Amino acid sequence: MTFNFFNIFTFLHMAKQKDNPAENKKGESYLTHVAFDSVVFGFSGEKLKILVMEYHNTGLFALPGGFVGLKENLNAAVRRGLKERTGLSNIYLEQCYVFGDVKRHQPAVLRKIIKANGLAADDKHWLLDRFISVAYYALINYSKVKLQPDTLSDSCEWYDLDAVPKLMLDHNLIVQKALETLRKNLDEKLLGTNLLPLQFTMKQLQQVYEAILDEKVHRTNFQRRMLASGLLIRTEKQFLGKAHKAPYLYQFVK
Amino acid sequence: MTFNFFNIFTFLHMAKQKDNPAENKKGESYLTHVAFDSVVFGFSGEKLKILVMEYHNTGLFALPGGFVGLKENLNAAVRRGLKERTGLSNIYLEQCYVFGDVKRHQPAVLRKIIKANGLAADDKHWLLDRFISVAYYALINYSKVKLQPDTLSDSCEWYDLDAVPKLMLDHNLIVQKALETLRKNLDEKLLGTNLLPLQFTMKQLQQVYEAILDEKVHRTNFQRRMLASGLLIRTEKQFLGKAHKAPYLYQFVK
DNA sequence: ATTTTATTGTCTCAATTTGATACAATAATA
DNA sequence: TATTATTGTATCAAATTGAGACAATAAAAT
Repeated sequence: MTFNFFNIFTFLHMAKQKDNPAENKKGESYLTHVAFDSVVFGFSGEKLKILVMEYHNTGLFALPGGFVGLKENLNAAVRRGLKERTGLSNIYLEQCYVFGDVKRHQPAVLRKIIKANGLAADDKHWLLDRFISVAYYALINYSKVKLQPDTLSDSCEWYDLDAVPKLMLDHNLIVQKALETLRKNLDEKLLGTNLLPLQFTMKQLQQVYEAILDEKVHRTNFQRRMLASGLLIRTEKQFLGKAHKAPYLYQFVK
Repeated sequence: MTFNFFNIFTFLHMAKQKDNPAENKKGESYLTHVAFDSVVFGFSGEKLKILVMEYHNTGLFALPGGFVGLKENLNAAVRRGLKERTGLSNIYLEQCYVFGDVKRHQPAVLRKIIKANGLAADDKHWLLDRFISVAYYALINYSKVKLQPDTLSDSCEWYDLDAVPKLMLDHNLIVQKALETLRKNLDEKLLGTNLLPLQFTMKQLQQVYEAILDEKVHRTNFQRRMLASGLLIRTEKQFLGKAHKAPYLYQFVK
């Protein structure tokens, strides 16, 4: 088994019971009370999707998340986590909100996960402690992703945004907040392009906008606005053998 | 001395050395590794100001901040802190960013503060540990504030935004980020009105905008835009004995 | 009492942006 | 060669914005 400490199960496996700091068997330690969760957006088949993990034998779904190394930048920890899950570096990533309510502390839920994996759920296990979670959203090129299934048998899959299951703790709320933030920031630097391959047609970009905003946009006005932004470079035409005019491919200016 | 645990000095005083959780002599405990800092904006004399604390005998300036009780919501902790400093409840408050870089961990600075106050700065003192800080910005009615000077002799004063001294750690960066966020959000629900008394003239509101954006705005177009928002109620005229037409007073719709 | 001063509130008009539609161009197919 | 399903651009009215004109007015100056 390869070491993958982004995964909470691996982490459970390795964590020794220690008050502070939390330490795994490789001697690596993490900040207590601090966690992060990522809402990873992808775009495929005209739909917006996010990554959701399923914890085995528990029926529990959750966002991919993790913990911060004692000597690790918070943002770096999140990137490390995303790398583990998707294989991608250089992901577009933004903070979104910090969830810090007491009611999100539900040791019973964590205990269920721990037990379902045959681990000792001592009452003093540090993972049963309260955590503040820093939520991020990430925009990735769906087609480049290689989801890495986990050694401890939980899965990590794409779910259509409109078909996300009930997630543990406040994770559905986190998804909501991430989507809100994404919508608010959408026009900054044509954010949506992060969800597409290097080159894309205007129609694809429009579909990304429509998926995120959950509303139709006017085609020609959208095109006018995108071109006027000066952030798109027009490259060659894309011939797909369809019986109509071939669209241009565009790419984001570097 | 009254107990004021928003203040880091008071906290230093009361904190016993304990790994986790940190506990003061009243038996109250706080989350380790988690802190918050507030950029408190006020408006007076046509200028935007923020609250800055000065740590005595150290030459160190800092933003007001604090820690989160074990059974306390993060947002509630920040409000508690603001109440202590300003005497105000119901403050407009927003999260702004989480600062989580390793390089912000500078135990030498904290040690200096601790020593300057005649406290034991044991190497294992929990305050010398690394903290993630959740930054907030607050908008308050300057005239309503009663700054509460602290029993442990640090001060808390207003500084013009363009004359903020060098602050400890990354606090100047936090101010920058808060200002950016404020600018981005300024138009939502006439945010600026939170910096003014219940009733205000259009000119005052304009000055708030100009102070925040650091640029002049066109008077009549500004007025048109504000009135068109439908969020302002016009009340009586304000007679200040000046040799010109008296302006109307407005207030934000509730 | 009348004029002056400094500001306020409203109006106007051109410039720009936006919304909606028309229409020509064009790959591949029939 | 005509047809089909787009795509890219142009057009025009409607709405918004930028800049300035101007009348109203509260108090001071004359």
